[in-house]
Amino acid sequence: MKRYKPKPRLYRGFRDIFASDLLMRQQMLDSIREVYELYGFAPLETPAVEFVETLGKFLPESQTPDGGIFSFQNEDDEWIALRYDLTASLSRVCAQYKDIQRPFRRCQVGPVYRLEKPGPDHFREFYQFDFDTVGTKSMMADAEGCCVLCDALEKIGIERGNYLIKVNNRKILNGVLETSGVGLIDTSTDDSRAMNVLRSIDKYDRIGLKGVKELLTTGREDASGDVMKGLGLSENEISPILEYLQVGTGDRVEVCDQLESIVGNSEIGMKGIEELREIDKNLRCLGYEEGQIVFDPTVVRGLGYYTGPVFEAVLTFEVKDEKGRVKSFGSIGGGGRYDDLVKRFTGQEVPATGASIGVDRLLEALKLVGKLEERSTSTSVLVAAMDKNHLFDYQLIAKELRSAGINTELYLGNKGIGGQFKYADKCKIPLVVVAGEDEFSAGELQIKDLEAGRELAKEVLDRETWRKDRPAQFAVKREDLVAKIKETLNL
RNA sequence: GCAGCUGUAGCUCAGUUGGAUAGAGCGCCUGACUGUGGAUCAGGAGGCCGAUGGUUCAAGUCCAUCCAGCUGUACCA
Repeated sequence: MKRYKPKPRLYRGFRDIFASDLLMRQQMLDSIREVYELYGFAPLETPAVEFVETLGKFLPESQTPDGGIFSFQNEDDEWIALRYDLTASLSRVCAQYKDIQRPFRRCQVGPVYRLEKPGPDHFREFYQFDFDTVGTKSMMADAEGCCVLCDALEKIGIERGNYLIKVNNRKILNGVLETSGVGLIDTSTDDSRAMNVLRSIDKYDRIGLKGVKELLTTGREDASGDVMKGLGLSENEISPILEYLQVGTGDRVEVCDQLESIVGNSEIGMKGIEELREIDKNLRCLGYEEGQIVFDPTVVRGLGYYTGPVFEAVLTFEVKDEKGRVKSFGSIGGGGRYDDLVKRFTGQEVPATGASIGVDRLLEALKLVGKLEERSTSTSVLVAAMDKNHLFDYQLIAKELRSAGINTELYLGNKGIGGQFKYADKCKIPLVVVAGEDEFSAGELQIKDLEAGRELAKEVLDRETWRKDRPAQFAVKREDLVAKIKETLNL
């Protein structure tokens, strides 16, 4: 009789994550959380599923959700979706629980979902680690956001100089748009001229000044032959934009001065520059240098909800991947000020600012840099089950080690002692405790240090010698077991 | 989404102008070695050649469509 057998397979853009990656991720998350909590951000957890209206992702003029999110209808025909970031849920929480004390400072880690084209380091389910302050207009909160990002990156082992926080202000971008005559940002429509100009500015680091100019005017054809039609701006309109792009990322005060000469006539632009100056004062007071945090007028970030300062964390070093190709990591996090997010629910203006670290991308980077201890298990000791007559003794040995806080596995398979060593070797368990009749009657146990043995095995020995010498193995008195194991593990 | 490239064993890949039972290395399993990882040696398992249709006496090989992956580009709240 034939039965239907499902093929084991993964849905596009999703993945299984095994112990070695998870153990590294955990190390990283612990470090980040430690920094967030140092600044007084309290943890929060919300569901992965929200109403689409909560996420604000209905398409304009239509009853259907944005195509970029995973959505479905419940039994009452309401649209439900997987969250695409943690900020929308935060604003819902702030609108829903009215007695929350403000400023509300929370951090949150969890998976988010986006229905986009997946790639090598680009999945449809990935982790973000956010921190936000809701209910403060103070630029100190925005400056603090940058500091938190710096501290967190350094805490996980990225040295100063290998990362950079790039800061800009949406108000200044608005100022340029106003000065050029393109008009202010209107977030209600996706296809306005202002939006498209911002998209072009965002590409500056990739396509350069010439490329941006082409996009703003006549259009551009890239190396693959793809054609993008231009926005058809006039010379007068593009000239302040091009001047703006060339300000660069020098001294923070100088950047502000230069920006002032370009957008000085725009009220909103001036406001943005004032905000940056205030952030700079804060950063200087705290000792955060230009090498860590710069003002970069070309930073745009997502188009959606930012209203003031925006920042982006990038890794500045390059690394070769397994195939020897140069890999550079772009943005590994970022954030900014969003003063209108809670307003959607309550009508009240609630100023807020915060940022987020892209956990998976950062993890990939750290793996290639070798900043994390790579382990395929957290188990330290395997108690070998050699003699069926002593199974309960093995249990008690394992229990004793566990009571001492040592991660211990009792071998539960059906292989002989040789197979058990092989198992420990493959699983990267560093120590094996072995005992048989001889040891029990002598009141002893054998400890084998597999990692030390691996080193010894590099000199080629014949089988007989290898077995007879029992490399990296020694006997201990039964009562010294825990102490000796701890010593060997450097605990 | 659009364009180009790729899809053969768990992994990395061979496979002639279309030609008979589809190969290698690594890994895996078994044994030499019933109380010791590695090295060595001997043996073994493992494949609807991404899927479906077509051309042909004959398809891993050619054509079409689909699926998946890679590269670029667009979008990325």
